[in-house]
Amino acid sequence: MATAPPPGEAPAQPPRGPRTRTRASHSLESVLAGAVEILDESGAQGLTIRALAARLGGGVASVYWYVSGRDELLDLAADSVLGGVLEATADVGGGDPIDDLRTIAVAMFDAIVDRPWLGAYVLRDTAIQTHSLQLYERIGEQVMRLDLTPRQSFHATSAVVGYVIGTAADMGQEPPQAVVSGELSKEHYMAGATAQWRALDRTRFPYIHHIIDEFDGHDDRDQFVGGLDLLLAGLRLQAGH
Amino acid sequence: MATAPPPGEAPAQPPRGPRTRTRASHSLESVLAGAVEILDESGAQGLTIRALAARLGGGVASVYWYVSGRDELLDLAADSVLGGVLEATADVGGGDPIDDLRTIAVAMFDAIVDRPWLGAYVLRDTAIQTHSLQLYERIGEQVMRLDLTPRQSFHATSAVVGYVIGTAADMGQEPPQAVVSGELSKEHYMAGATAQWRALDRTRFPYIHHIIDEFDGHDDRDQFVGGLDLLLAGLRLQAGH
DNA sequence: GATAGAATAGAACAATGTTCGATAACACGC
DNA sequence: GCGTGTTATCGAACATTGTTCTATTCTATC
Repeated sequence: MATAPPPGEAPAQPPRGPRTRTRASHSLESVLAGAVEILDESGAQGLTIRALAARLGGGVASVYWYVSGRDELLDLAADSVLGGVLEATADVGGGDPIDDLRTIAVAMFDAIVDRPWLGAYVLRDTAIQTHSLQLYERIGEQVMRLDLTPRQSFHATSAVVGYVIGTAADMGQEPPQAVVSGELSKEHYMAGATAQWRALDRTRFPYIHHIIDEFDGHDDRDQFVGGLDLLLAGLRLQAGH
Repeated sequence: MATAPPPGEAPAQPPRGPRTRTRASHSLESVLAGAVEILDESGAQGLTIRALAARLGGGVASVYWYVSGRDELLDLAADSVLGGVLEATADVGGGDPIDDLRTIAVAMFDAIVDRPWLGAYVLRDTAIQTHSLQLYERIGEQVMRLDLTPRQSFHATSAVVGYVIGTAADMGQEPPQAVVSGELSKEHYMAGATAQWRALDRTRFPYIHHIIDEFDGHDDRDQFVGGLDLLLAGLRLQAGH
């Protein structure tokens, strides 16, 4: 993702689709908006071309006029969400570089964590996902202000992006069908999880028991920021603060 | 993943499948081995029940005797790979905690990065994926030796796991169909990627141009370790080294 | 008003996950 | 040895899904 390259094809793709449309705009957006709605409601598994077409009140083939297939649909849907992050962080960049980095990272986290489907599709193809690339650029720019070597900057930026995506995708894990369908509450689901951990053998799993009370009822966001601050502390150290 | 809980169901699942078989062992392993082979060769998309059945020289329904469905098959296949990591790091734990942490993290990275399919399925359901849980435990145990508070330990462990999975999944991104099918070499693909980045506007993408030479021909492993060391440096700082 | 392209729609196709019922292999009590 | 119930296998059948094809409607432009 962070380091995932654009496709090997030519930069421009004028032959197919109206993504390079010149006049009638408007409907690619509605397709993507509909896709995001379905994804938020039912997860990646729920996004079928037919379900999307039904929501849009049209036929299945119409969808294919705007995207080349389901994969591209998911890529573009993911990218459209990241566009929101881009807007929300548009004015970041004036303060302490590390603080700005944290601000952007948290904004990105917030966008991903409530969208379990996002993690797998963020930063997949930076030629299509222009917002992803811009976000990567924006994070990199904050790192640049730390006056590290290009190599260090590259590693640090990738580390931040990798951490954000990994942790968010982790926490926003697509829940089992029973939960997403609503027949099992998230709370009961989590309660069953911790109960299962507590039942583990104490001598074989000392760490699990060491942190189980923290895990129980923990806040994902706190956990995320806690880890992020470790990473940023290391970065600040490298930069000679 | 790191924080992903076990399922909300009952701990034991004796009713279904021979996963709790008492005598004739041997075939769940072969099913999983076959699945991993296909996954390594053709990616997650290539793993169809029919392809697996064909490789095993049997019918499709036989597969369903060992796993409840494709999802569980992927979970178990992922977990079986992590079993290898568990073995490879069995004797880690005697040296400097941070160094041991790095050793385990790198071993985990190595296992994931060459298996693009793995990232999405690692640590999904720790009730089924017993190796994943053990690995999480093992990482946590190293962190425990730093004498942090339970809360700090929890955050640090999750951060390491999140970073490893996020970065590895990122770098091991499932490549486009053209690459996996072999009709386009990985080198050409990457070359096209960097060329596209170089073509970006210099004023709008200063960071990209700042690091493009590093990105070009970079080594994924170096990049991973570079970021990991930032995280570990922050952790060492918190622990009062 | 005619024509070319944009855009839509539904039917049809191929692939896939999954289930069902039947059948074989096997272990064990008599 | 024989019957019986469990373990395991198999192929056919079904429902769903991604995708393509062809025909049709709409719209702008001359």
